[in-house]
Amino acid sequence: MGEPYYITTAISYPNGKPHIGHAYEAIAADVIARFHKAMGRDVRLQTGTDEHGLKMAQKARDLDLTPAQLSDQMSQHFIDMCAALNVNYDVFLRTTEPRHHTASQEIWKRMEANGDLYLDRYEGWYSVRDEAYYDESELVEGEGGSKLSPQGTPVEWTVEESWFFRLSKYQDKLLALYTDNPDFIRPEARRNEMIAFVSQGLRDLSVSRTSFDWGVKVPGSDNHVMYVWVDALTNYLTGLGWPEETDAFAKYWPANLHLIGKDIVRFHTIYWPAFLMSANLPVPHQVFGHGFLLNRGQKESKSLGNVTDPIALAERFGVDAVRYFFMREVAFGQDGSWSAEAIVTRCNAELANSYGNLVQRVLSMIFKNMDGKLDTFSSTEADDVLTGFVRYACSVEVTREFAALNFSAGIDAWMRAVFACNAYIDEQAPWTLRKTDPERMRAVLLTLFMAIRDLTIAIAPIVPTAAGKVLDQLGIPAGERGYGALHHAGWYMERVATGEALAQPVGAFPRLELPAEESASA
RNA sequence: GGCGGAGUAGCUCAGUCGGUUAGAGCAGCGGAAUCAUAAUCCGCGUGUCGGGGGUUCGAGUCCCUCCUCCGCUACCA
Repeated sequence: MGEPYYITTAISYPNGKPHIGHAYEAIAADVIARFHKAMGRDVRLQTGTDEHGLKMAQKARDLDLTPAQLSDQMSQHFIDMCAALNVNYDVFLRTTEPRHHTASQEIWKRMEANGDLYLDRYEGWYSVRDEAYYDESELVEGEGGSKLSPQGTPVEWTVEESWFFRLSKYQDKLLALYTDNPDFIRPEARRNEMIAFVSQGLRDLSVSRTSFDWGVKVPGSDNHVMYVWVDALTNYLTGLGWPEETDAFAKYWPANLHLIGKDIVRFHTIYWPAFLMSANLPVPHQVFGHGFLLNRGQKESKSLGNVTDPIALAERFGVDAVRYFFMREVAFGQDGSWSAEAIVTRCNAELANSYGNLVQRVLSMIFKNMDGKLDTFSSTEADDVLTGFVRYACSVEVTREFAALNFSAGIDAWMRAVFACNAYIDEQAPWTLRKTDPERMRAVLLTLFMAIRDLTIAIAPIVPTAAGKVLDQLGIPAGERGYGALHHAGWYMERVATGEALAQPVGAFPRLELPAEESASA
């Protein structure tokens, strides 16, 4: 097995069905996981649901369910979403699992043993809806002089006993962490924000609540449940079997990458490493805050009525098309905009027309004019130039960019290689060579066969199903589909040696249709 | 208010340490080809590089200033 690689998504709060943002994050995480697997690493991908908190308890009451029943129901939607999007996780963690309570209580005990937890009183303006306290100065005036949180939710003066975490103690350690590990927070803009935030001083953090009981009980204080973030962040450890001394924990912790949305960077890059340092555990290597997906430039919201069901989106355009679009169109780390037309345009131009059609026309010609037979051939300089160009793009540029999470740049390099193949095929015109120089035609088509194999391996993490179909048709064995195989010079002769002929090709990247109502509203 | 990011072709964006006529894709126009998923290939850009000023032999790139948008954060009344 290769070097371990542990990647996590944020766990989703399942008080509603999954939205496009959940889908985006899950897809990106899956692409990263598949990429590293294809690079030969021993990958573990974890996702899940964060099921505690007052909002879940209240929603359950409204629906006349127990919180546990609601959790079961809602987390299933997220499991279904992963299945629909071809997100191949190793662990789907639910924070209501008993082992997660054990883990959360254990990290609590360790923070306490380190002298970082103390009991005090918390007084302030509390928003039930936000589950957060606000400073008087943060409040805004509502109708009739009522006080509202910055989010516009009602607040009330609340006094409760609360456990506090000595976050203030970790200011210097956190800054040192950021300085010593420049890649700990990414992208750069988020890093700057967090450095600024920590630099101005940290206040101790209230880490327990007494106003509701749907959560993890605080050890020794049964009337307290843990603040959602203590509980939620711990999921990354729970999934490895911690606090048991498991092989998984030894192998995969600290995580290589916590992939999260830009809105929760603070929790993951300030609170979480502080908790871990307090519990005397290593901190993760990197936290990446991705951007949001905007629907025609607008945030999706219930009030705008533009909320998209990602499962329906995948059903309409195909999982691979949606995955390709998100990774291709959006500069990873920045916000991106999508629309049905944009998906159709992008996928048709690149996946169907440029690449899919290339595969189809080449395999079809090999099938029709060579009985699908693969064999040795002598290449010319033009062939070698193409082979070299494609090989470099796939094995060097794509992998370099994907490794750096620059997916659109990696796909861009891939597209240039696809364009090169199309230019080559036109220049060589095998359909003419068929009559004038069949031997030369063979060389051209077999050169393209090799190029297509490289291209398909390179793009497979993004569009795994369709790429798999193509590789099946090429007759590439399962063990020869990683990036390492691109450096395996003998692959073609091994493939020839199987004697297996190509069958009539079946398209793997169909053109998409723009639904009528979409084009009308465009 | 402070810090950070962004402002480049109709659209989406690249432009590394400042260095020849500022690039790509999409869209548009013209042509070629007919193997293929009506797909492909070739050619075609008079862009105030947000405005202004400055440094320099030379600035999209560095400095100052202003405008607009976004993020984080602080504060006032």
